[in-house]
Amino acid sequence: MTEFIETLNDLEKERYQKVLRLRERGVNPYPPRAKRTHTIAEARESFEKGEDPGIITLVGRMTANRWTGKITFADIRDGSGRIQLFLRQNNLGDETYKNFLKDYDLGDFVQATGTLFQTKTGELTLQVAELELLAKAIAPMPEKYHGLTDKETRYRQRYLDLMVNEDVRAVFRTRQRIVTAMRAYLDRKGFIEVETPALQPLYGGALAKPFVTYHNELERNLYLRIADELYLKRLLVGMYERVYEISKDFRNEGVDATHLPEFTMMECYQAFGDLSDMMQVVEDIFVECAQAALGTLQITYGEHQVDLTPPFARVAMRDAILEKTGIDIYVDDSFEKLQARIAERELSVEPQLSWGKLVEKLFGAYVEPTLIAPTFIIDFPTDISPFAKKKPGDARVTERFEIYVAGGEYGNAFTELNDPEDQWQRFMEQQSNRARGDVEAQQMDDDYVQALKHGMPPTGGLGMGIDRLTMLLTNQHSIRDVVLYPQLRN
RNA sequence: GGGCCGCUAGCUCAAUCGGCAGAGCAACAGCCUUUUAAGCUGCAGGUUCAGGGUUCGAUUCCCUGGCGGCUCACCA
Repeated sequence: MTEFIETLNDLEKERYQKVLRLRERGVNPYPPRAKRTHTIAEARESFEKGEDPGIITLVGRMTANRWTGKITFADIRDGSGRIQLFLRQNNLGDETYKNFLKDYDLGDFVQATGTLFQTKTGELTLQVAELELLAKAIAPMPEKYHGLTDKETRYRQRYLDLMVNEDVRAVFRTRQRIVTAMRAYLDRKGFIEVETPALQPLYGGALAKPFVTYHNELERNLYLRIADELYLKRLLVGMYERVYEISKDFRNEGVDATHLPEFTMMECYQAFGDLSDMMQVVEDIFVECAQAALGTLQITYGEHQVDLTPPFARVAMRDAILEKTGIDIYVDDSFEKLQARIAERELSVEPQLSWGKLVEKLFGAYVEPTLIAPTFIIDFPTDISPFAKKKPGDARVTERFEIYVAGGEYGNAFTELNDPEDQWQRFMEQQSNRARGDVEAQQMDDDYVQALKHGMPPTGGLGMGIDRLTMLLTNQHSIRDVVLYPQLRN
């Protein structure tokens, strides 16, 4: 039988001896409760207002220690901030003070009771009359000056990253403010938050490869959702007018600075709305979230200064591509013609399966990186937009937009396709794409077509990537830095 | 998936044209009653990612693998 102590490294063993010593003295190194009277921020605020809060009890993790013989200055931090403790042998008593020096370490959670004062350098400090251990740290904290910088350790042991890197904690607090602001906006606009299946018998609503799992009792494969879209739109058939969901979606694809296998998406649908209503929602959400996160619409993302003040520009995909490449996709409006034109110009576009996919590639390579100011790109090819209504008078493209900022995409919206026959035909086309090797093609969803046969009102729908939006508003350039526990290899 | 770079003490980093692996912080033993990355004295701490190869000798050079980062391609 392995003893716990055998699992510890030398530094941890050293500290574990302190746990044993504390217990011998009758001190519980892990007492069940704290008796905090103020957070550190509350104590500071109270003092700064000129009130003397008197005898208070603060708690926190000890993160620095400066001892000078019979006095010690120690820093503690709680979730609200940092404060300095002043510990003096005369005040605490010889025994307590010596035990403090001997058995307390950086990283320990402590509880200190005393009164606030300012040192001669003016720093607000708690003069400690009573000190108790709240939780003994056996493992040492990362180095106090450089902190923790190794990315692998930061992601694998996020608690250490959060413990010592306050800016990282700030990013995740901002992320939550963004989500809260988005939710508050949608709630205010009458959207009802709903929950739809993460395990789906058919996957759909986006073009992506799924994760497959198996249900033993049902004896069938299930897919982790790649999107919520088709379930949410069924709710509009069921007479809800405005619904939304903020959820994890799962896509079995590459991992890089902007992609993880699970990510967070907001999707909302508005009956009797259309593409222009969704543009309004996007503009509002950018404003509300930027204000919540930063308090301003003037943001910095890497080298870019971006003004998020609406209205955002609207540019047809055809015009954007024409401007950047000289190719008019409405002239070269078939797969063969466009492919020939791309070859003739020696543009670097990977082989594709359709006109729409070629258009998308051209756009991604030559236009997307140039879209710095917020821009709605409209009129997407129909064959890459199987759930969007065709543009009246031009079946080649759909009533769809994507919103681009700082060279990246942040949302995707349609006037939703509600004609069951057209939707059925789109599914059939996707089936033939699948037969030609398009592994991301949609599966036929008979029940969804059945739902449309019962009538879905004209609808505007929108999806926005929460991780991407958080990256933009926190000036982070890797999705791993806005996701608490990003997937890594084992 | 391709290319490039990296992996050394708990943390942050050195070093070696291939020759005893060493600093700071943290720890440990001390000194020090107003410190701010406190200071000072002393002491300890290593499977140099793993395995193989070349060599008298490999942390260093080579190969394979693992993990991470960046980047290109694809997807949000």
